[in-house]
Amino acid sequence: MSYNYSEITSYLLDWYDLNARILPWRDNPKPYYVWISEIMLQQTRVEAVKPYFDRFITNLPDIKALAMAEEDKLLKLWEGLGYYNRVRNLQTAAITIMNEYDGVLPPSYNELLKLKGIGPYTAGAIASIAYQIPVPAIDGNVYRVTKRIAGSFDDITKASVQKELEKDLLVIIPKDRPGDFNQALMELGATICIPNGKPLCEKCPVMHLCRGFRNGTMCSIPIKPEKKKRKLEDRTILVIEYQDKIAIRRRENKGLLAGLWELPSVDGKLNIIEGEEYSSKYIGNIKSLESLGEEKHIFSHIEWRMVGYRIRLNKIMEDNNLIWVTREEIEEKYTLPSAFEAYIKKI
DNA sequence: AATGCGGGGGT
DNA sequence: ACCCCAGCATT
Repeated sequence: MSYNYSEITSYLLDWYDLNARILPWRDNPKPYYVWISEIMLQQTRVEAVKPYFDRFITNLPDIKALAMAEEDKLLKLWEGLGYYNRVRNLQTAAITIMNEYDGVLPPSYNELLKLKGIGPYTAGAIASIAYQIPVPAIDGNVYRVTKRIAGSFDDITKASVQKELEKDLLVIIPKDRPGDFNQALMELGATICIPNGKPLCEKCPVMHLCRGFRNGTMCSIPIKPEKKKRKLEDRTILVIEYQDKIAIRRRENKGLLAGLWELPSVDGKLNIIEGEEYSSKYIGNIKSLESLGEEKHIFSHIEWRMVGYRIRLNKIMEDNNLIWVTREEIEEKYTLPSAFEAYIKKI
Protein backbone atom coordinates (compact mmCIF):
# COMPACT_ATOMS: atom_id res chain seq x y z
CA MET A 1 0.00 0.00 0.00
CA SER A 2 1.03 3.52 -0.74
CA TYR A 3 1.87 5.61 2.32
CA ASN A 4 2.02 9.33 3.06
CA TYR A 5 5.41 10.14 4.57
CA SER A 6 5.04 13.93 4.35
CA GLU A 7 5.27 14.51 8.12
CA ILE A 8 8.72 13.03 8.52
CA THR A 9 10.65 15.53 6.38
CA SER A 10 11.25 18.39 8.81
CA TYR A 11 11.94 16.12 11.80
CA LEU A 12 14.38 14.15 9.72
CA LEU A 13 16.31 17.16 8.40
CA ASP A 14 16.50 18.81 11.83
CA TRP A 15 17.85 15.58 13.29
CA TYR A 16 20.36 15.20 10.45
CA ASP A 17 21.66 18.73 10.93
CA LEU A 18 22.64 17.83 14.48
CA ASN A 19 23.66 14.21 14.04
CA ALA A 20 25.24 13.74 10.63
CA ARG A 21 28.49 11.85 10.96
CA ILE A 22 31.63 13.46 9.66
CA LEU A 23 32.68 11.33 6.70
CA PRO A 24 35.58 11.87 4.29
CA TRP A 25 33.34 12.14 1.24
CA ARG A 26 31.13 14.70 2.95
CA ASP A 27 33.94 17.23 3.31
CA ASN A 28 33.86 18.13 -0.33
CA PRO A 29 30.94 16.65 -2.26
CA LYS A 30 32.36 17.02 -5.74
CA PRO A 31 30.63 14.68 -8.14
CA TYR A 32 33.73 12.51 -8.59
CA TYR A 33 34.10 12.00 -4.84
CA VAL A 34 30.40 11.26 -4.41
CA TRP A 35 30.56 8.74 -7.22
CA ILE A 36 33.61 6.89 -5.87
CA SER A 37 32.22 6.78 -2.36
CA GLU A 38 28.83 5.52 -3.49
CA ILE A 39 30.34 2.69 -5.53
CA MET A 40 32.53 1.69 -2.59
CA LEU A 41 29.55 1.81 -0.26
CA GLN A 42 27.52 -0.67 -2.29
CA GLN A 43 26.91 -3.55 0.13
CA THR A 44 29.82 -2.29 2.20
CA ARG A 45 29.83 -0.55 5.57
CA VAL A 46 30.98 2.99 6.09
CA GLU A 47 33.82 1.97 8.41
CA ALA A 48 35.22 -0.44 5.83
CA VAL A 49 35.17 2.18 3.10
CA LYS A 50 36.86 5.07 4.89
CA PRO A 51 40.52 4.09 4.39
CA TYR A 52 39.94 2.88 0.85
CA PHE A 53 38.26 6.12 -0.17
CA ASP A 54 41.09 8.35 0.95
CA ARG A 55 43.74 6.20 -0.67
CA PHE A 56 41.78 5.91 -3.90
CA ILE A 57 41.22 9.61 -4.49
CA THR A 58 44.80 10.38 -3.54
CA ASN A 59 46.09 7.94 -6.15
CA LEU A 60 43.43 8.68 -8.76
CA PRO A 61 42.33 12.25 -8.10
CA ASP A 62 39.99 12.71 -11.03
CA ILE A 63 38.01 10.98 -13.76
CA LYS A 64 40.79 11.24 -16.30
CA ALA A 65 43.31 9.57 -13.99
CA LEU A 66 40.79 6.80 -13.32
CA ALA A 67 40.13 6.31 -17.02
CA MET A 68 43.85 5.93 -17.76
CA ALA A 69 44.90 3.83 -14.77
CA GLU A 70 46.55 0.42 -15.20
CA GLU A 71 44.28 -2.44 -14.21
CA ASP A 72 46.81 -3.80 -11.75
CA LYS A 73 46.96 -0.48 -9.94
CA LEU A 74 43.20 -0.26 -9.92
CA LEU A 75 42.74 -3.71 -8.42
CA LYS A 76 45.46 -3.09 -5.87
CA LEU A 77 43.57 -0.02 -4.67
CA TRP A 78 40.50 -2.23 -4.26
CA GLU A 79 42.25 -5.23 -2.70
CA GLY A 80 40.30 -6.55 0.27
CA LEU A 81 37.21 -4.46 -0.39
CA GLY A 82 35.40 -7.19 -2.33
CA TYR A 83 33.03 -7.21 -5.30
CA TYR A 84 35.95 -6.47 -7.60
CA ASN A 85 33.83 -5.89 -10.68
CA ARG A 86 32.85 -2.61 -9.07
CA VAL A 87 36.25 -1.13 -9.76
CA ARG A 88 36.39 -2.45 -13.31
CA ASN A 89 32.96 -0.98 -13.97
CA LEU A 90 34.17 2.26 -12.43
CA GLN A 91 36.92 2.49 -14.99
CA THR A 92 34.62 1.51 -17.85
CA ALA A 93 32.30 4.33 -16.83
CA ALA A 94 35.21 6.77 -16.49
CA ILE A 95 36.22 6.03 -20.07
CA THR A 96 32.63 6.54 -21.22
CA ILE A 97 32.52 9.86 -19.39
CA MET A 98 35.77 11.01 -21.03
CA ASN A 99 34.55 9.99 -24.49
CA GLU A 100 30.89 10.91 -24.39
CA TYR A 101 30.37 13.46 -21.62
CA ASP A 102 33.38 15.77 -21.94
CA GLY A 103 34.91 14.29 -18.82
CA VAL A 104 32.02 15.44 -16.62
CA LEU A 105 29.76 13.11 -14.67
CA PRO A 106 26.34 13.86 -16.21
CA PRO A 107 24.00 15.90 -13.97
CA SER A 108 21.02 13.74 -14.87
CA TYR A 109 19.45 10.74 -13.18
CA ASN A 110 18.73 9.00 -16.47
CA GLU A 111 22.18 9.62 -17.94
CA LEU A 112 23.86 8.46 -14.75
CA LEU A 113 21.79 5.29 -14.89
CA LYS A 114 23.31 4.41 -18.26
CA LEU A 115 26.84 4.23 -16.85
CA LYS A 116 28.37 0.86 -15.91
CA GLY A 117 28.01 0.10 -12.23
CA ILE A 118 25.40 2.79 -11.60
CA GLY A 119 21.94 1.45 -10.82
CA PRO A 120 18.82 3.13 -9.44
CA TYR A 121 20.21 3.70 -5.96
CA THR A 122 23.57 5.08 -7.02
CA ALA A 123 22.08 7.27 -9.75
CA GLY A 124 19.73 8.75 -7.17
CA ALA A 125 22.51 9.27 -4.65
CA ILE A 126 24.83 11.04 -7.08
CA ALA A 127 22.04 13.12 -8.63
CA SER A 128 20.72 14.28 -5.27
CA ILE A 129 23.96 14.68 -3.29
CA ALA A 130 26.25 16.05 -5.98
CA TYR A 131 23.74 17.91 -8.15
CA GLN A 132 20.78 18.66 -5.85
CA ILE A 133 18.37 16.91 -8.17
CA PRO A 134 15.24 15.87 -6.23
CA VAL A 135 15.17 12.11 -6.78
CA PRO A 136 15.09 9.32 -4.16
CA ALA A 137 18.09 7.13 -3.34
CA ILE A 138 16.67 3.93 -1.90
CA ASP A 139 19.10 1.52 -0.27
CA GLY A 140 18.66 -1.12 2.41
CA ASN A 141 18.51 1.52 5.13
CA VAL A 142 15.75 3.41 3.39
CA TYR A 143 13.66 0.29 2.91
CA ARG A 144 14.00 -0.56 6.58
CA VAL A 145 13.29 2.94 7.90
CA THR A 146 10.33 3.70 5.66
CA LYS A 147 8.67 0.32 6.00
CA ARG A 148 8.98 0.47 9.78
CA ILE A 149 7.50 3.96 9.83
CA ALA A 150 4.63 2.77 7.67
CA GLY A 151 4.27 -0.41 9.73
CA SER A 152 4.32 -2.25 6.42
CA PHE A 153 4.91 -5.96 5.94
CA ASP A 154 5.43 -5.62 2.22
CA ASP A 155 8.16 -7.83 0.76
CA ILE A 156 10.81 -5.24 -0.11
CA THR A 157 12.40 -7.45 -2.75
CA LYS A 158 9.34 -7.17 -4.98
CA ALA A 159 9.64 -4.72 -7.84
CA SER A 160 6.12 -3.41 -7.31
CA VAL A 161 6.90 -2.48 -3.70
CA GLN A 162 10.10 -0.74 -4.78
CA LYS A 163 8.32 1.27 -7.47
CA GLU A 164 5.68 2.36 -5.01
CA LEU A 165 8.21 3.54 -2.44
CA GLU A 166 10.01 5.48 -5.15
CA LYS A 167 6.77 7.28 -5.95
CA ASP A 168 5.93 7.93 -2.32
CA LEU A 169 9.36 9.44 -1.65
CA LEU A 170 9.40 11.48 -4.84
CA VAL A 171 6.33 13.31 -3.54
CA ILE A 172 7.93 14.45 -0.30
CA ILE A 173 11.59 14.91 -1.19
CA PRO A 174 12.42 18.57 -0.45
CA LYS A 175 13.58 20.39 -3.58
CA ASP A 176 15.99 22.55 -1.63
CA ARG A 177 17.75 19.68 0.18
CA PRO A 178 17.28 16.42 -1.70
CA GLY A 179 20.78 15.11 -0.95
CA ASP A 180 20.48 15.83 2.76
CA PHE A 181 17.06 14.22 2.85
CA ASN A 182 18.31 11.01 1.25
CA GLN A 183 21.38 10.92 3.45
CA ALA A 184 19.27 11.59 6.54
CA LEU A 185 17.11 8.54 5.84
CA MET A 186 20.22 6.40 5.38
CA GLU A 187 21.94 7.87 8.42
CA LEU A 188 18.89 7.14 10.54
CA GLY A 189 18.89 3.56 9.29
CA ALA A 190 22.59 3.12 9.92
CA THR A 191 22.71 4.59 13.43
CA ILE A 192 19.22 4.46 15.03
CA CYS A 193 16.78 2.34 13.05
CA ILE A 194 19.31 -0.48 12.84
CA PRO A 195 18.87 -4.05 11.62
CA ASN A 196 19.45 -7.10 13.80
CA GLY A 197 19.24 -6.38 17.49
CA LYS A 198 17.06 -3.60 18.80
CA PRO A 199 16.57 -0.25 17.11
CA LEU A 200 17.23 2.76 19.35
CA CYS A 201 13.67 4.06 19.07
CA GLU A 202 13.94 6.39 22.06
CA LYS A 203 16.53 8.40 20.13
CA CYS A 204 14.54 8.48 16.91
CA PRO A 205 13.29 11.85 15.68
CA VAL A 206 10.16 10.29 14.17
CA MET A 207 9.32 7.80 16.88
CA HIS A 208 6.08 9.64 17.60
CA LEU A 209 4.72 8.96 14.12
CA CYS A 210 6.23 5.52 13.54
CA ARG A 211 3.59 2.82 13.16
CA GLY A 212 6.11 0.05 13.66
CA PHE A 213 7.04 1.53 17.03
CA ARG A 214 3.43 2.07 18.02
CA ASN A 215 2.49 -1.49 17.08
CA GLY A 216 5.67 -3.01 18.47
CA THR A 217 6.32 -4.59 15.08
CA MET A 218 9.45 -2.65 14.14
CA CYS A 219 11.80 -5.53 14.87
CA SER A 220 10.09 -7.82 12.39
CA ILE A 221 10.21 -5.25 9.57
CA PRO A 222 11.28 -5.23 6.81
CA ILE A 223 10.07 -8.47 5.31
CA LYS A 224 12.24 -10.26 2.78
CA PRO A 225 12.24 -13.84 1.54
CA GLU A 226 14.45 -16.39 3.27
CA LYS A 227 17.96 -16.57 1.90
CA LYS A 228 19.48 -19.69 0.52
CA LYS A 229 22.21 -21.56 2.30
CA ARG A 230 25.82 -21.23 1.30
CA LYS A 231 27.44 -23.93 -0.73
CA LEU A 232 30.34 -25.66 1.04
CA GLU A 233 33.50 -26.31 -0.95
CA ASP A 234 36.61 -28.17 0.16
CA ARG A 235 39.91 -26.86 -1.17
CA THR A 236 43.59 -27.52 -0.70
CA ILE A 237 45.81 -24.44 -0.65
CA LEU A 238 49.49 -24.78 -1.48
CA VAL A 239 52.13 -22.36 -0.36
CA ILE A 240 54.99 -23.40 -2.61
CA GLU A 241 58.42 -21.89 -2.05
CA TYR A 242 61.54 -22.08 -4.13
CA GLN A 243 64.49 -20.18 -2.75
CA ASP A 244 62.96 -16.87 -1.62
CA LYS A 245 59.98 -16.97 -3.96
CA ILE A 246 56.38 -18.08 -3.70
CA ALA A 247 54.23 -19.47 -6.51
CA ILE A 248 51.03 -17.62 -7.44
CA ARG A 249 48.76 -17.80 -10.44
CA ARG A 250 46.02 -15.77 -12.05
CA ARG A 251 42.41 -16.83 -11.67
CA GLU A 252 40.07 -17.12 -14.60
CA ASN A 253 38.50 -13.98 -15.95
CA LYS A 254 34.99 -14.89 -14.93
CA GLY A 255 33.32 -16.15 -11.82
CA LEU A 256 34.50 -15.85 -8.24
CA LEU A 257 37.46 -13.49 -7.72
CA ALA A 258 37.76 -13.16 -11.50
CA GLY A 259 41.17 -12.20 -12.78
CA LEU A 260 42.73 -11.86 -9.33
CA TRP A 261 45.83 -13.69 -8.14
CA GLU A 262 45.76 -16.73 -5.89
CA LEU A 263 47.87 -19.33 -4.21
CA PRO A 264 47.77 -22.57 -6.23
CA SER A 265 44.86 -24.63 -5.00
CA VAL A 266 43.22 -27.94 -5.69
CA ASP A 267 39.62 -29.07 -5.50
CA GLY A 268 38.89 -31.09 -2.40
CA LYS A 269 40.92 -31.65 0.74
CA LEU A 270 44.08 -33.61 0.01
CA ASN A 271 45.72 -35.44 2.89
CA ILE A 272 49.43 -35.02 3.38
CA ILE A 273 50.31 -37.98 1.17
CA GLU A 274 48.04 -36.81 -1.61
CA GLY A 275 49.45 -33.31 -1.26
CA GLU A 276 52.94 -34.66 -1.69
CA GLU A 277 51.95 -36.75 -4.70
CA TYR A 278 50.20 -33.84 -6.36
CA SER A 279 53.10 -31.49 -5.79
CA SER A 280 55.82 -33.79 -7.07
CA LYS A 281 53.71 -34.61 -10.11
CA TYR A 282 52.77 -31.07 -11.14
CA ILE A 283 55.01 -28.58 -9.34
CA GLY A 284 58.52 -29.87 -8.80
CA ASN A 285 60.97 -31.83 -6.71
CA ILE A 286 60.05 -31.55 -3.04
CA LYS A 287 62.56 -30.70 -0.36
CA SER A 288 60.06 -30.49 2.49
CA LEU A 289 56.35 -30.45 3.14
CA GLU A 290 54.48 -29.42 6.25
CA SER A 291 50.82 -29.02 7.07
CA LEU A 292 49.53 -25.50 7.69
CA GLY A 293 46.28 -26.70 9.19
CA GLU A 294 42.67 -25.95 8.40
CA GLU A 295 41.08 -22.59 7.67
CA LYS A 296 37.76 -21.41 6.34
CA HIS A 297 36.72 -18.42 4.34
CA ILE A 298 33.16 -17.26 3.93
CA PHE A 299 31.97 -15.56 0.76
CA SER A 300 28.42 -14.36 0.32
CA HIS A 301 27.28 -17.56 -1.35
CA ILE A 302 30.15 -20.05 -0.91
CA GLU A 303 32.15 -21.26 2.05
CA TRP A 304 35.63 -22.61 1.50
CA ARG A 305 36.81 -25.25 3.94
CA MET A 306 40.52 -25.29 3.34
CA VAL A 307 43.53 -27.31 4.27
CA GLY A 308 46.97 -25.88 3.57
CA TYR A 309 50.47 -27.22 2.96
CA ARG A 310 53.79 -25.46 2.88
CA ILE A 311 56.05 -26.99 0.31
CA ARG A 312 59.69 -26.18 -0.34
CA LEU A 313 61.19 -27.27 -3.63
CA ASN A 314 64.66 -28.32 -4.70
CA LYS A 315 63.75 -27.78 -8.32
CA ILE A 316 60.74 -26.36 -10.12
CA MET A 317 58.91 -27.76 -13.09
CA GLU A 318 57.98 -25.57 -16.00
CA ASP A 319 54.41 -24.44 -15.51
CA ASN A 320 53.11 -21.56 -17.58
CA ASN A 321 50.34 -20.86 -15.13
CA LEU A 322 52.56 -20.26 -12.14
CA ILE A 323 54.72 -17.23 -11.57
CA TRP A 324 57.36 -16.95 -8.85
CA VAL A 325 57.41 -13.81 -6.77
CA THR A 326 58.69 -12.58 -3.44
CA ARG A 327 56.46 -11.59 -0.56
CA GLU A 328 57.32 -7.97 -1.16
CA GLU A 329 56.23 -8.23 -4.78
CA ILE A 330 52.93 -9.73 -3.73
CA GLU A 331 52.33 -6.83 -1.39
CA GLU A 332 53.28 -4.23 -3.97
CA LYS A 333 51.89 -5.52 -7.21
CA TYR A 334 49.65 -8.55 -7.02
CA THR A 335 46.08 -8.48 -5.80
CA LEU A 336 45.57 -11.45 -3.53
CA PRO A 337 42.04 -11.83 -2.12
CA SER A 338 41.47 -12.15 1.62
CA ALA A 339 40.60 -15.84 1.30
CA PHE A 340 44.31 -16.64 1.06
CA GLU A 341 45.46 -14.28 3.74
CA ALA A 342 45.49 -16.83 6.54
CA TYR A 343 47.96 -19.07 4.73
CA ILE A 344 50.20 -16.27 3.54
CA LYS A 345 50.45 -15.02 7.09
CA LYS A 346 51.70 -18.39 8.31
CA ILE A 347 54.83 -18.14 6.23
C1' DA B 1 12.61 -13.08 -11.14
C1' DA B 2 16.65 -15.39 -9.76
C1' DT B 3 21.48 -15.76 -9.27
C1' DG B 4 26.39 -14.50 -8.69
C1' DC B 5 29.50 -11.53 -6.66
C1' DG B 6 33.59 -10.24 -0.97
C1' DG B 7 34.50 -9.22 3.04
C1' DG B 8 33.69 -7.88 7.66
C1' DG B 9 31.35 -6.66 11.92
C1' DG B 10 27.47 -7.29 15.05
C1' DT B 11 24.37 -10.33 17.84
C1' DA C 1 25.47 -19.67 13.48
C1' DC C 2 23.06 -15.99 11.18
C1' DC C 3 22.29 -11.14 10.26
C1' DC C 4 23.13 -7.51 6.71
C1' DC C 5 25.56 -3.99 4.79
C1' DA C 6 24.63 3.68 1.16
C1' DG C 7 23.48 -2.81 -5.03
C1' DC C 8 24.42 -4.08 -9.72
C1' DA C 9 25.00 -7.02 -13.87
C1' DT C 10 23.65 -10.89 -16.04
C1' DT C 11 20.69 -14.55 -17.26
